[in-house]
Amino acid sequence: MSEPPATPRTEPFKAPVGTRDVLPPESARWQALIAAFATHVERAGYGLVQSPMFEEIGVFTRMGEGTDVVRKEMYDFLDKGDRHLALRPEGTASVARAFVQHRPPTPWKVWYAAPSFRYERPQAGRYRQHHQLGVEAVGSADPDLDVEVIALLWDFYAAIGLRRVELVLNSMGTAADRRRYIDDIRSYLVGKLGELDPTDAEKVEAHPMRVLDSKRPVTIAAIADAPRITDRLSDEGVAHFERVQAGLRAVGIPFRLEPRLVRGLDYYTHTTFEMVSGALDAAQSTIGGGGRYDGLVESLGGPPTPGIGFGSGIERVLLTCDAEGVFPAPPPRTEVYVVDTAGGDSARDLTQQLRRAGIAAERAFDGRSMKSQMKSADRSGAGLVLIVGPDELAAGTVTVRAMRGERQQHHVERAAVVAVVAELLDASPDHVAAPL
RNA sequence: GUGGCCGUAGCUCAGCCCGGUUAGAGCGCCAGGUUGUGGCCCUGGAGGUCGGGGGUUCAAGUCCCCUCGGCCACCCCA
Repeated sequence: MSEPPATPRTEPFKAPVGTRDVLPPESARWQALIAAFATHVERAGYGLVQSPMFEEIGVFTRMGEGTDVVRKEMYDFLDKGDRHLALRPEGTASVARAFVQHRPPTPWKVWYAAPSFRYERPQAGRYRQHHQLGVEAVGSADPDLDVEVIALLWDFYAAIGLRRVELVLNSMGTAADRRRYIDDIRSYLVGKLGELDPTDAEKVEAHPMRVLDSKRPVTIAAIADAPRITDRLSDEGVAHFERVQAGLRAVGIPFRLEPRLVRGLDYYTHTTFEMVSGALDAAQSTIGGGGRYDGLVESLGGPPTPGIGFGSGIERVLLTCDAEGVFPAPPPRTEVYVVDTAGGDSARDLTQQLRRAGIAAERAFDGRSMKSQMKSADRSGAGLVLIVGPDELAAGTVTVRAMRGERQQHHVERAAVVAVVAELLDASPDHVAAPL
């Protein structure tokens, strides 16, 4: 361990590099997004799965020993029992591990909203701790399940108001197709070695497919006639992919085929896809992606079991919502604000009574002025204000005032005020009483 | 990991190039104008280690070096 600082620390603490706090009102937007996602996918039969934030590192290295995520971005550590663990870099591997461990009935359809960790240099839409919404469907190889999963993500984006999203689709074929294609593309690239950008040339041996989606002009020009994986699929691979495309057309989801779409994790087979936002200027325009991983469960010690899923970054989705001007933070949900300029007993007691009656009630503290309390009441979004000043206190009444519409104001017996407020709120459209 | 730009009030920023009295603005916050009533307006107030450390200088927010942090691009990905 490093030595403690000699003098008391004076620099204020900050969140670690690449992490951030999500505070109100932005956090309300997060809650709303997750709630919308939960409603959406639960309607399709997906149940919530909560898996640990760290696993034995082997769970994640199955994603591909050669991938950047495994090679240089893993937050791994030894615990006090010398176990080699890692913070999860993505959601799928943990879910697959849980499947192997518990062997639930298939198809096992689950969703999650969980943080992921990657040691990267932060940027807009890229963090060391980011959060993903995702689903996994394990135990069926039916291409119609691919359609269901893709449609789930597509429709979710539409439901929250996003319009400028493009679905990019590719297929890796069967595991054998993929292996064969990797050999083909490597031989092809070895022949082009001199023409490639040096940075790409280095990847040919270990990661030939990575070269395909290079952004470097030199490389792009050199590999224009590279063999396409979709031209090299086996009959089985073709049949699966065609059924998926037919399904997407049938349910009205447009897509663009991109034979060079290569995803960063090695476990994918058959369908792979990304959702790209046309509204994002940043380099991080992929807001969601996923695919089939028919070999992953087996590689984690389970029986041969197919699976498919997607992950979508909450931060990036919200960034896209900003860019498209949709899905704003929900307004504060205070219904009643209690203003008390007569000592504070009424504010203390009335807010409690209101809350116990299922009414969202707020108040000010520290004996602020009437004006200040009214200001807070306004900002809270409350439609009703209950005012207790010396006059009301003496008379045993409460002044009930409507903040919007006609500003009517009337006096109510203290003992009846909660019932009166409840009645007024029941008449308003967006009140949902939720008594304890 | 590589490269570029940038760190001044809670937030957004001016001041830095050409060093020199108590470091400014807008927004936000608090109070008052309106001795019991929000939004608009007016007035006043609080709030600053000028990211941190070192150096140059009679003098550093301003010049130099280091460091930390942020943003952006590469890389990679959500």
